[in-house]
Amino acid sequence: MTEDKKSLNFIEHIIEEDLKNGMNPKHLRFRFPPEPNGYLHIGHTKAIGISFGLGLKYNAPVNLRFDDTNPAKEEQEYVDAIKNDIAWLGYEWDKECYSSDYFQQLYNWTVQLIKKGKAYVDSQSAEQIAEQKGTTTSPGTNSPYRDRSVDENLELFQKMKEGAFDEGEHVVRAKIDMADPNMLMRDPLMYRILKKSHHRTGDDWCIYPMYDWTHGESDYIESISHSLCSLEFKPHRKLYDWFLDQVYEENMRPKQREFARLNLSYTIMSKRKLLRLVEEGVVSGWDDPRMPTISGLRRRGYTPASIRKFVDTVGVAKRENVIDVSLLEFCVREDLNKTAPRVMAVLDPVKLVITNYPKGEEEWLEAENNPEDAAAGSRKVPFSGELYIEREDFKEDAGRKFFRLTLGKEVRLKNAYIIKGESVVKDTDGNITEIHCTYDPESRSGSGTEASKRNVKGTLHWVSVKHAIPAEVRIYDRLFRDEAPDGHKEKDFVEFLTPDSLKVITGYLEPSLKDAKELEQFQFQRLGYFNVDKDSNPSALVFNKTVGLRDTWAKVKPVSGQQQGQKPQQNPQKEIPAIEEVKRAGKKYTNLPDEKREVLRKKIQDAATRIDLEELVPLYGTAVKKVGTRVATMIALQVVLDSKGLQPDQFAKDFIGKALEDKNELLQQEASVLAEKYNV
RNA sequence: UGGUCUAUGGUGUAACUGGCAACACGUCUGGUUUUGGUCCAGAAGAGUCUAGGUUCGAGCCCUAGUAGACCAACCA
Repeated sequence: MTEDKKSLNFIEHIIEEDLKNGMNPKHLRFRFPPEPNGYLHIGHTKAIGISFGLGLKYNAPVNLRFDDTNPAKEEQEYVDAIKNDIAWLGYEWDKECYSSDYFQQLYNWTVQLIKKGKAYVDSQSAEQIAEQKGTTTSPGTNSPYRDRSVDENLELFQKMKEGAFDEGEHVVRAKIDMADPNMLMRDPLMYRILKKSHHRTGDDWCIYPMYDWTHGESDYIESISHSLCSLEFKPHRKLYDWFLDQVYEENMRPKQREFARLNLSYTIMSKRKLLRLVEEGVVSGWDDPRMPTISGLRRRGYTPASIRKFVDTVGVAKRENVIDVSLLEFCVREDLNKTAPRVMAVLDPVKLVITNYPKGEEEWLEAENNPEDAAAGSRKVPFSGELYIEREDFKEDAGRKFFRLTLGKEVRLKNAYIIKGESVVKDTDGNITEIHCTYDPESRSGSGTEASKRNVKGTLHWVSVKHAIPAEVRIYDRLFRDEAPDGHKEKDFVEFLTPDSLKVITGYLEPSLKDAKELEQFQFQRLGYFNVDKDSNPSALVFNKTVGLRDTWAKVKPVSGQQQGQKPQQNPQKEIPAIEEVKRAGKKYTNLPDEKREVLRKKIQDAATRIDLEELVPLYGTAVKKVGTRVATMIALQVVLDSKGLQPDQFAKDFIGKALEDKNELLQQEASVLAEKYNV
């Protein structure tokens, strides 16, 4: 057991409770049961992390079980990919199991159930059965075949197994209660006929058990103590237990418990939808670095440690959640910061000429590989009179807050000299083609001279023109520009795709990178973390941008589309109270009765008179599930637009549009007022 | 209009059998720094969906609301 003092999650509480009540810790056993019908994604890592994490914590075995009861959708290819992904994440499973290994046992148990009058063969069509199911508010009706004799059932079941019938002719159902408020208890299907080859059992079977009839019994066979799954299986628990009651003798009785699945903002998790992205060519494949699949994350440069850390940080509870991608990004940065060697690369080059540097000369300067890791050592980097620096690192007219290169000012070139901007060369269109500067020969890094220790405000990365090696660099943006792309009832998720989520550029790298191998990771200093893509080869290097560095400077810069040189936003602190009021009122708005809402509404409106249009922007995206905040924001938006005679900007329009098709009526109402007035 | 589950700072998760609401991400300050990174120090931000009840004391227990999620596939 681990020493860590971290508080327990609710599943651990349950286990501790069981242990306290006399359960032998040696009987603890878990399982991760994927269906081999697709690739694992970041959502699965939560389930993986929970079960395997528990295994580690309690020193208990964890089985990897492929839930392969539907040969129509499952393939060996997926089995292999899943095993590969789990192993890559760093988890070790005890036994590799397959539900299909239990087909015979399940068959035998079904015969038993039939004999006890707990199961029967139904010979109706799927439609008829569905009709008799009733609805959530009205009970179902019994099938006319419900009271078939045991002998007849046995004979039919036998023939089903032998292949005497076509698909759909008969099914086996459990005889429970067609009036149960839980729809799953209304005589659920146990078997259907499927004349398909199975990736493991081949043509041995033509009847296949359904999930509910398989899962609990598989847990039972494997002596699983705690069977953990996501929340949507909660209603299945009653049936899980009912089936278990029918076969239970005296071994370990597994317990199903449910936790909320992981949702990530700005992405989708549904296998079906991910498949569509692949099939429609939106991405290059399941392992496209923009995909939330494990293989995609791996190719993108995410490390196993970073993903495990993420899962751990995210926690386990029963509440619906939306985790912000920034947390995932934090986890990779944290890991890579400690391990990735630093190198210099210029991705948007402009030529820098050092006019007083001896013509034709070059020197190899010492550069530290990783300031976080003394053992990482150092390397040599070539320096010369012609360099590339980032276009963004020079400005002719710069404000006080710009501490990069400008005319007449000094900056340090990382690992090299202090330079001073002298003049620029422009083409006929006024674009800068060269920057001329002078250097201080005394200031070489590490030379020990007075000048080498001088402190200047800015430090730039660079690469020698003559020595630079060009490489393809792939820069990724999030795949969707909406926080919850599949959370819209009336809009297809593909409408929210980011137009240019992949940008391919040519970057210039320091020569030490020429032998970089697939999946190797680096920090391009001041730019971010990058890794070598599988498309890379020694004569044509290809890098992926994993994630940028944390960048507080970027936020001060004007938003694209706005004019340059605008003064940075005022300290937002001062304006917060009004915004805060809107937020607070919104939090409770939707939960309250009408009379009380009016009071809140007034408050929101008062506060809104003190708010500017742009200040509302951050509220547009707040928490997909907090409808109240969005309603309040909408009310505030009305006031802001009306009282100041403004037109909605693009952000506001998007927000209104989104609200219009929201299923919350309050939000819809407020939005339609605005939509009409400003015809959005 | 049935059943089940859920509700804690912007986000996620804690708070042991009721006892001053904590941690992480994010945000903002300041310091260090040859990466506007890292690191260090600090700050702001919730009084726990609402109303009532039990109690000396409620985020936790009870009742009633409200809001959100899930449930009617021969999918898992």
